[in-house]
Amino acid sequence: MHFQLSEPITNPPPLLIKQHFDSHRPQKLSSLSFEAPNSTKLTTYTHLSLFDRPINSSTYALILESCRTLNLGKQLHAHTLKSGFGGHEFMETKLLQMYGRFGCLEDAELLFDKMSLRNLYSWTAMLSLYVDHGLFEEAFLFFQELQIEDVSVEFFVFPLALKVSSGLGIEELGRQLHGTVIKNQFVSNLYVGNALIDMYGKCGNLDDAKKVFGKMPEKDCVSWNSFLTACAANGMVYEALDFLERMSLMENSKPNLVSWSAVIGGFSQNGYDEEAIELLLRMQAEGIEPNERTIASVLPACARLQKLRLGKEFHGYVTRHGMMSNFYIVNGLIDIYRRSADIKTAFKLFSKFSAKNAVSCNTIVVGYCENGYTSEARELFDRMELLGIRKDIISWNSMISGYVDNFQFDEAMSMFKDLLMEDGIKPNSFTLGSALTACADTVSLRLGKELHSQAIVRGLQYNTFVGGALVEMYCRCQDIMAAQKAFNEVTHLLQKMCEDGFEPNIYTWNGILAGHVQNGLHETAMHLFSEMQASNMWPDIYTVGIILSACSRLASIDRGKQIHAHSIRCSYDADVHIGAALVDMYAKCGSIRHALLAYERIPNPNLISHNAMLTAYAMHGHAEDGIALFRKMLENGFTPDQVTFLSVLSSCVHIGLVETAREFFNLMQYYDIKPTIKHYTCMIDLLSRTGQLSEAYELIKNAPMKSDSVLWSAFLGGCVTHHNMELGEIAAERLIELEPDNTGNYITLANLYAFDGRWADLARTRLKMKDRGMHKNPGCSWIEDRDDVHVFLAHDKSHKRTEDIYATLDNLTLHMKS
DNA sequence: TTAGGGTTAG
Repeated sequence: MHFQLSEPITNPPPLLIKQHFDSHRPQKLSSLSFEAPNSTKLTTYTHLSLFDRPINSSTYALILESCRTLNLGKQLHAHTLKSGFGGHEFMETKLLQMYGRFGCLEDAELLFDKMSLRNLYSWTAMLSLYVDHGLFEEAFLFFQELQIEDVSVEFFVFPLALKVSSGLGIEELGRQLHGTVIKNQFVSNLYVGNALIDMYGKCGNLDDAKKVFGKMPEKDCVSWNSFLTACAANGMVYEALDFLERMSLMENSKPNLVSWSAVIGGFSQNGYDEEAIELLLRMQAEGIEPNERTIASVLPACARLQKLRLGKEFHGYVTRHGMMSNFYIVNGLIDIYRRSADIKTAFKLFSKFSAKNAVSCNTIVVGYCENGYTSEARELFDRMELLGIRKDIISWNSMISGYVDNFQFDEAMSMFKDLLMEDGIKPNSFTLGSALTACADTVSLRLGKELHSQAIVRGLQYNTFVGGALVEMYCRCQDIMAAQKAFNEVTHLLQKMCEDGFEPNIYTWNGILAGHVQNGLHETAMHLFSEMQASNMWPDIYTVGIILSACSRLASIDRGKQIHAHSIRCSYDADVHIGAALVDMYAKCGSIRHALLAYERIPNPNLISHNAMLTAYAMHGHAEDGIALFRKMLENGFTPDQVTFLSVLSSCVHIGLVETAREFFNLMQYYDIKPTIKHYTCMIDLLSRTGQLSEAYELIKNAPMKSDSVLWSAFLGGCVTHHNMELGEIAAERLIELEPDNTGNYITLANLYAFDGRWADLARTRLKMKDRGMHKNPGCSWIEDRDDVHVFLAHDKSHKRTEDIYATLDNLTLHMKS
C-alpha cells in the first residue's frame, strides 16, 4: 500500500481530500504513521501535501478532522504556525478539537491559554473537551469563567453546560440553567430541549423530563430517544419499550440503533437480563446490527446470567467485527468469563489486552479473590501503578472485600488504613461495608464503633449497605447469647435508625439475618425471615444464601425446599454459590438425591459446586460415587483444592480404601497443596481402622504440625479395635494430656487395660478419675418435635410415655434380631 | 463548530 498523494493536494476541491482520507484505507494510514512516525514516506507525504503548497483554512480544517494520529496532528499544528495561521480563531478551535480527540488535555489547555483571541467557539470547544473526558468539576469551573468573560452565550453552549450538571449529579444547577434558557428564549430550540430532557433524566427526575418533552414545539428522533433513555435508565423499562414501539409507527422518527440500544441498556442496567438479550435478538431480526455500545450494554447481562456459551458467541462476534480494541467490550467479556468461573480465559483475555484500564484490572482482582488467590490479586493491585493505571475506589474496595471474603481480616483492615492515607480517594459505602464486615467477623466492637463514627462523619450511616453491615456488626459483637435479647437489640437499633429516617431494606435484613446465622441463632433467623417476608420484602440472592445455610444447620428440609422453589423462580439456582448451598443444604438435611438434583441443575459447575457434591457424597457414605466424581473432575482439567481432597479422603475412610487414599494423599503434593491436620487425620483414621497402626504412628510422628485430640482419638480408636496395647497406651496418654477433663479418654484407656488383663493399671486409671472428681457422663440424645424437645439418657425412665417407648424399642430389637 | 445509547466492587 503506497500513498498516492504526490499529486497537488490543493488542486482538488476540499471535499475530495476528505474522501481521500476517509475512503483511502484510513486504518492503513494511521497504522503506518503510528508504527513509523518518522518514516520517510510520511515525511514525504506531509512535505508533498502540506509544505510545498499553500493551503487555506477550510482545507486545514478538513485535514485536521480526518487526522488519525496525534503525531500527524502535532505536525499539522506546527505547520499552521509556520503558515501564519497562529492566532486564527477558527484554526485554533480545530486544533483544540484535534487535541481533544487524542485525549491530550494538557496540549489543549496550553494552546487555549496562549490564544490571543478567543471566541465563543473556542470556549465551547474547550468546554466540550472537559465534558467528553468526564472532567465535570473542571468543566464547571471553566463554564463559570466563560460566564465571567463577556462572551455572549449562544444556545449551543447550553447542552454542554447541562451535561456538566448531570455529570456532577447536581440537579439544582440544571434547573438554574433551565431558567437561563427560558430567559434567553432558547427554550423552543430543539437541541436545548433535547439536552434538558437528558439532564432531567440523568438526575432521575422523570417528571420534569416528561414536562419538557411534552412542551416541545417540534420533536425529532433525538428528542424521542432522550426521553426513552430517561425512562429506561430510571427503571421504567416497559414504558421505554412502549415508546420504541410507538416510534416505529411514526413517519419521521423511526427507532434507530440508538433507540434500541437505550432500551436494551435500560433492561440490562435494571437487572432484566434475559429480556435485554432477547431484545438484542429482536433488534437484529428487525435488520439493525448492534454496534460496540449495544454489545457492551448486554455483556453484563450475559455475565450475570453466567451464560458462558452465549458469551463465547459474543466473543466471536466482536472479534469478527474488529471490536476487540474497545475496552468496554473486552472488559465485559473478561467479566463474563470471570462470573462463569472460567478464570483462566478471563486472565488470558486480560493479559493479551493492550488497552487495559482500571476496570479491566478490578475485574481480574475480583476474579482472583473469588478463587482464593488474594496474593495474586494484591500483586496486580500493586502493579497497576507501574502499568500507568490509576487505582480507583473500586480497585481498593475489590481488594478489601476480597481479603474479607478470604478471612484475611488483618490485611483488609490494614488496606483500609492505607486507603485513608491515600490522596484524592475517599472511602464510600462499599468500603465501610466491607470494613464493618471484617469487624463483625473478628468481633472487634471497638473498631466497629470507630467505623460507625466514620460512617456518620461521611453521612453514610443510613446508606442501605452500611446500615445493614452496622446491624450485622453489632449483632455479632454484642455477645448475644439469648436469641430474644439479640432480636430486641436489633429491632431497637432498627427502630432508632428508622426514627432517624433510615428505612430497613433488603441489605439491612440480610445484615440482620447473617448476624443471627453466624451466631448460631438459626431458629431466630428463620423467624426473622418470616417477618421479613411478611413486610413484603422480596428475598434477594444473598438472603437465599443465608437462609439456606440456616436450613442446613436446622436440618429443616421443608423450609429448605421452599427457599429452593423461590430461588428457581428467581433463577438464583443457576448461580454457583446458591447451587453449592443447595447441595449442602439437601445433604445436611439427609437427602442425597435432592443434593444430586440441585448439583445437576448448576449450568457451569465450578470447584465450589464440585466440592459441595463431593462433601455430600462423603457425608452420606456414598464413597464410590464421590471417588468417581473426583476422577471425572481431574479428567476435565479441574484443579482440586484442600476441600476437594478432604472430601475424597473421607470417602476413602468410609470404605477402607487405603491404597486409593495413599494415591490421593500423594497427589496433593503434585497440585502443590499442603495437607492440613484434617487431611492427616483422615489418613491416620484410615490406617488405624485397617490395622496398619505402626504406619499410622509413623505418619503422626512425621506430620509437620502438632497433633490434636481429634487425630489422637482416631488413632486410639484403631488401637482399641485391633487390641494394640502399646500404641494405644501412648495415644490415650497423649489424649489425656491434651484434654485432661474429657472423661471418655480415661474410659477408653481403662477399657484397653481390661482387654489386656492389666487390672492394676485399670484400677489406677479409675482412681485418677475419682481423684479429679470425674464420673462417666451418661449418653444423652434428644428429638425435636415441633416446639418440644424430648431428652433421653441411658436407662432413663422419666418420659411420660416411657412404657410406649420401651415397648417399641423391644419390638424393634426383635425385628433386627430376626 | 450545538443534542441521544456502553464496562468493574457488597
